[in-house]
Amino acid sequence: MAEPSPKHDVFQAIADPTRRQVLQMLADQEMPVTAISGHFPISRTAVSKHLRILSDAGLVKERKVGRETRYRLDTSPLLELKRWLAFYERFWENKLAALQRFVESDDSAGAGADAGAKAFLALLERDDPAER
Amino acid sequence: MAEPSPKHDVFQAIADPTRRQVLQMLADQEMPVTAISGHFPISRTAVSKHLRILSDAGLVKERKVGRETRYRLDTSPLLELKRWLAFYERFWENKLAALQRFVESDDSAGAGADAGAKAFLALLERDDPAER
DNA sequence: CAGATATGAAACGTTTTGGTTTCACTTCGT
DNA sequence: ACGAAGTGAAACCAAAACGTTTCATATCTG
Repeated sequence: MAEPSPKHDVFQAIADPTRRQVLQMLADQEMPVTAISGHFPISRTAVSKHLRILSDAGLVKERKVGRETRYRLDTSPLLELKRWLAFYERFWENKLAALQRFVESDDSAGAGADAGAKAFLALLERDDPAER
Repeated sequence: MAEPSPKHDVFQAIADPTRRQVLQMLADQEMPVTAISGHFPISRTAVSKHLRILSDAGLVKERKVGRETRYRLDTSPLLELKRWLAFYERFWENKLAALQRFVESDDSAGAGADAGAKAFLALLERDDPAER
């Protein structure tokens, strides 16, 4: 019942590179169709159809303002993707362990270079409790 | 040069439900084509083509053993997906805002319980500057 | 009101996709 | 050696995906 009858699911919606770009554009700000399509080599109508698909997947919400329709990002459907991904994260453990050993080895000379890796590891660990 | 010329990328590979099921099956064990296709209503050849696509995306590795080809999961390409997803996590503001309010309210009695949450928030904030 | 702007819907065309059936090749077991 | 088992490649098909052009409609703006 709670299902919004997703004619297009998230996996399918993000499969197309153009749609991923659209999502990225909408990350910063709400935008009408024409403004969006201005950034692509394809027609406005084509972009409109991509937006429809994103909308079907729930990744985008629309709001009519006068004669224009403004689209904004809604990331909540990405939760499903995150959960799907989480299942496979337990298979990364070998790699993670290796990376962790490297990061934590105090003999690593360049200290600054590790920041990213450390943040990355922390991030992964933070996510883990959701699954398993 | 480093690019493995991904004729099919990860996003595309996981877009199909059948392929996601195949991945899930391979999570537990290495399997030959026939064994895999036994779990699907489609032909063995069809499954074989799905495996090809997964292989193109790097999600599956194959190993010939006698007359059979055993496929096994390789999750490393999912890292790209994870990174893509991570970008959008900062938009899960509702959850973050709620957590932040909770953490910053000084009337919270149990001080110890906040440690994890604080680290969590700090981590997120530190990640932000990457984009924008 | 009249023209410009913003957009979705419809009709249509081309390419991909997901599937099938058939065929050829290699390897295993007797 | 010979038939069975395990696969991939090829040819073919229907449906979906992605794009375009054209048309209709609603809303601003002067």
